[in-house]
Amino acid sequence: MSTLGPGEATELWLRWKRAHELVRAAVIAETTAASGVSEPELGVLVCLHESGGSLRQNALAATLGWDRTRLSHLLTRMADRGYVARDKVPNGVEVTLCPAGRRVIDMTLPTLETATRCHLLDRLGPDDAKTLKALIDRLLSSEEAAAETGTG
Amino acid sequence: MSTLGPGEATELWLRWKRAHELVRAAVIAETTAASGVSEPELGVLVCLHESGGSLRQNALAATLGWDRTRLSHLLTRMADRGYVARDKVPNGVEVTLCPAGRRVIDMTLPTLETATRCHLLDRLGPDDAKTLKALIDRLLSSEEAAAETGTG
DNA sequence: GGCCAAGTGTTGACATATCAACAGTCTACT
DNA sequence: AGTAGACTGTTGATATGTCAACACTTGGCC
Repeated sequence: MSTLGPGEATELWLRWKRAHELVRAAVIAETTAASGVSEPELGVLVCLHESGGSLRQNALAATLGWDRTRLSHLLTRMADRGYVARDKVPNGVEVTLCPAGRRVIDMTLPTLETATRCHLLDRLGPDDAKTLKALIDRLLSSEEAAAETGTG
Repeated sequence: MSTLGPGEATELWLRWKRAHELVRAAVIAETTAASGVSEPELGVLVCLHESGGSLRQNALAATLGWDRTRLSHLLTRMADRGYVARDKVPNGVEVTLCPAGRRVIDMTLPTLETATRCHLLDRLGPDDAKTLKALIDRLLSSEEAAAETGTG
């Protein structure tokens, strides 16, 4: 029993999408200008970087929450440009960050950090930032729980 | 001066994207199953519906936060399928919801409402829902203010 | 060995988004 | 009138994402 009237969930949904899109567009504009790579590409590079430089393709897809196909196509393009390398290993493929990819990360992570603060955190109060963090944690954990029990 | 350490904004950014994606995927799966139209298409239909059934193409693009080109291509496909109609009016084009589009709206809005509650609101407490609303409002208003002053 | 099922990744056809260039239509100014 | 500039929308080339079908490997089982 919530405090929302009819149609309010839909309204909230639309506003949430819009807020996310606005922030996202602003952040991406900066990171793309700084790095020359698109948001999905940067996502792959960051993910590899945070995992120590290499990751199974399967794990990469799971971490990003992507389809195998999408990742495969994107990695093909990124490998062509020298950002990553693919090596066959037992039971899968290992994706590794190449020097060019590392360079992009080094150039872009500071920009991403700044842009996130500017377009997301600084537009909220410090307390709101904590609140947002808590909300996100709750959503993530509950979604994961739902996925495990097959509710999603 | 926030309470976050180095890299934490980036971390928050990644988690936010992921949480949004998880919820979005779950909601879209239901609405698409119920309506047969994709999320962007449904967005257009909802927007028209909330505006009384018709809207200038320009206003539609602004409301959705989209590029003109993207909307133009999408409307062409939707008009081909009979969801909307385009009429030339002084200084622009008016987009109108057609019967088929109305039918989709009627079938899908309840699903969207339910899915949003299920995958977003019910995973937060009632208080969190209010908090989320407040956060979204703040982001939207501050982004709009930034856009007006050219800060974005 | 031979077989089947699950897991992993690729491929090609198709849908959709993005980008740059174009065309039309107002408005203001001379 | 005539022209320049802003606004609105379209078009076609290209990039990216999605879907279904295929190949390859692994492990269990008879």
